[in-house]
Amino acid sequence: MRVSAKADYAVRAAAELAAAEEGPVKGERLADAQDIPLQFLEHILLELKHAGIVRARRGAKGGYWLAKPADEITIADVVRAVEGPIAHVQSSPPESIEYRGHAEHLQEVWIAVRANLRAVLEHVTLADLVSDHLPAIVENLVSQPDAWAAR
Amino acid sequence: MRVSAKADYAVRAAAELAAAEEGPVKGERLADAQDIPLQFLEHILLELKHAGIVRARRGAKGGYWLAKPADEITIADVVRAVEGPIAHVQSSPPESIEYRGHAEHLQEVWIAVRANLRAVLEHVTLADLVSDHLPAIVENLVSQPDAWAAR
DNA sequence: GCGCACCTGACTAAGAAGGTCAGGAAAGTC
DNA sequence: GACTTTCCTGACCTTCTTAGTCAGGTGCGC
Repeated sequence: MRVSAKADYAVRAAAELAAAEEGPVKGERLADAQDIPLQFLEHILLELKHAGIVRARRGAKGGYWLAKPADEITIADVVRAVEGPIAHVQSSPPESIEYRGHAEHLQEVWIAVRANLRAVLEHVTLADLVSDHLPAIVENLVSQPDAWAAR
Repeated sequence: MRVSAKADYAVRAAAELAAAEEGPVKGERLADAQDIPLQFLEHILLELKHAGIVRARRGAKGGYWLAKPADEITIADVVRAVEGPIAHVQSSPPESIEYRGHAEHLQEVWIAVRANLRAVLEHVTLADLVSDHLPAIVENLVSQPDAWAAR
């Protein structure tokens, strides 16, 4: 139930790209801006490219840019590109697991968990992230003081 | 963003205990009922015991039982007992991470993710799980057909 | 005191996480 | 066309986690 460094890095780099005005941004600049090891970031950007989220050009004046408008890319897209499906149980998607005995309804619980994860991740776009206004669903969740308490 | 085998096993074993009428249940019976390797399960039960979720007695007529009524133990309690804090980012709690540059609002997104995870896991008790009636929040999420779609 | 069932630490094999290294290949510049 | 720049790619590495197994120890009840 944790977010890997890789996924965190990927979203942060994508946010920098979303905020960049025009023109390709060098990997090095992204690495500097977000304090990410350059060579590791390059691997991540390659995965984002294969997933069709960013595009790139080599050589002088080269760099990376978003393949689509920032308001058409969600955080879920970015996370899935580097981590694979969100919310697997024992490496299988929850809808394909069969529970026995008194654990029968556990499947529905995991399905609900996944749905609630998606409710956030699929509704925040990169454009939202770099603006000063996150979607209402996030604002609501964040405004509960309870949400900030460790546990 | 995945649920480990251990956490899944722990919840399933706890569900069996919640459903058991009176008296200690042997580890072997739990292992059989939920198809969990016995020796692995014993380690898990030990952790649940240390967390104060189950109690145990050795010897003939020994076994495990819940330390509290089933409606006072949530799935979150069980998962945390074996996996530690739910929803960490890069091994740190989201409220303690500082983001720079254009990723500034990412913290709020992770906080919202965690809040939504908790909204499910902290509201489903073991009693709910073994009954035929999950809490309304879960029923609502599960009833959206979208929730069952792979992605 | 004997068997039953939990308790506990040590161990292990495989995989993932989080990188680093070394070189290749395209794009632009002089 | 040589040279620089920047992305592209595979190989490698170290540490940690996962998902167990093994071997015994310890307390409880009869």
